[in-house]
Amino acid sequence: MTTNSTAADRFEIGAPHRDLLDQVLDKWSLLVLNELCERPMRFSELRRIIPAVTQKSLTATLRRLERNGIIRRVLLSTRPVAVEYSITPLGKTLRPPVEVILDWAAEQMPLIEQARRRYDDELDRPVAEQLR
Amino acid sequence: MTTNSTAADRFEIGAPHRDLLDQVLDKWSLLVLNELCERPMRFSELRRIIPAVTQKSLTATLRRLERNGIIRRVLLSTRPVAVEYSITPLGKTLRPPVEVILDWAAEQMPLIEQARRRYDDELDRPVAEQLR
DNA sequence: CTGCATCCAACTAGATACTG
DNA sequence: CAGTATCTAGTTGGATGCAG
Repeated sequence: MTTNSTAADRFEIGAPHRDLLDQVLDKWSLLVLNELCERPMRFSELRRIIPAVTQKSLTATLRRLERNGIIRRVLLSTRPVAVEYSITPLGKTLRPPVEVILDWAAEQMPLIEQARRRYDDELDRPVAEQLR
Repeated sequence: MTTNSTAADRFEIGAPHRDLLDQVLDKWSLLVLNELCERPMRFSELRRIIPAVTQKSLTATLRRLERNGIIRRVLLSTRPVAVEYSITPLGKTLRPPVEVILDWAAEQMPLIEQARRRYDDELDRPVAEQLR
């Protein structure tokens, strides 16, 4: 029998969360979320506002967020077709946690960059200690 | 001049954050972080506790976290070599935000799964509305 | 024990062309 | 306008063998 509970347990527990976070906190989702929290938007509006995203990736992102109940997709019967995306109540609950993380990132960024520079500098002189 | 500030601004601002989150909230980092917040650990301990990670990925994760100042790597001069990883003060500040996100995930998971089922079910009968 | 180097399979994402 | 379909280049991650 497996007696260790520290190990696999956490991984089993973490897996669905991991999966969810991957779907909801990925590269473009935060930006889309951000915009749709302001107001509902059309597909082409989102493209204009997030120029770096390709149409393919934006479609994928919107589909994924829609599937997870974070955003809503409404097809407007006009000519030509128009589609409006908007945030759902569930999606709104995601905002505060995301803000917390972003605040952390903003706050610690200086320390992070300092740590990066230090690390990278050390790699530049890997034999330094042998010289003295 | 560019009069719209809603657009590119956020993306410019968001990019470094995005980058940071990718490095720190990725697949294995949360698990490693979780363990090292308990106590310092050796490389092989981490492997044992997180069986699903390969040696390559674990090494990459540890390097990345070390570079960002989240964890510390101490080489113990024993025979054979031993390496101890531990959390840094900066790393500890990452815990609370991560907890917030995980709590959100845990809390909303039922709604998320419900949304997923609904979405998937609708795709199973794409012509349903045409039948009545 | 800890980790680097290499090869390779799988997935990702961009570019492009086409449709209701 | 809002996508789908396809092809392809680049990236990720596992498996394996070797080394300090």
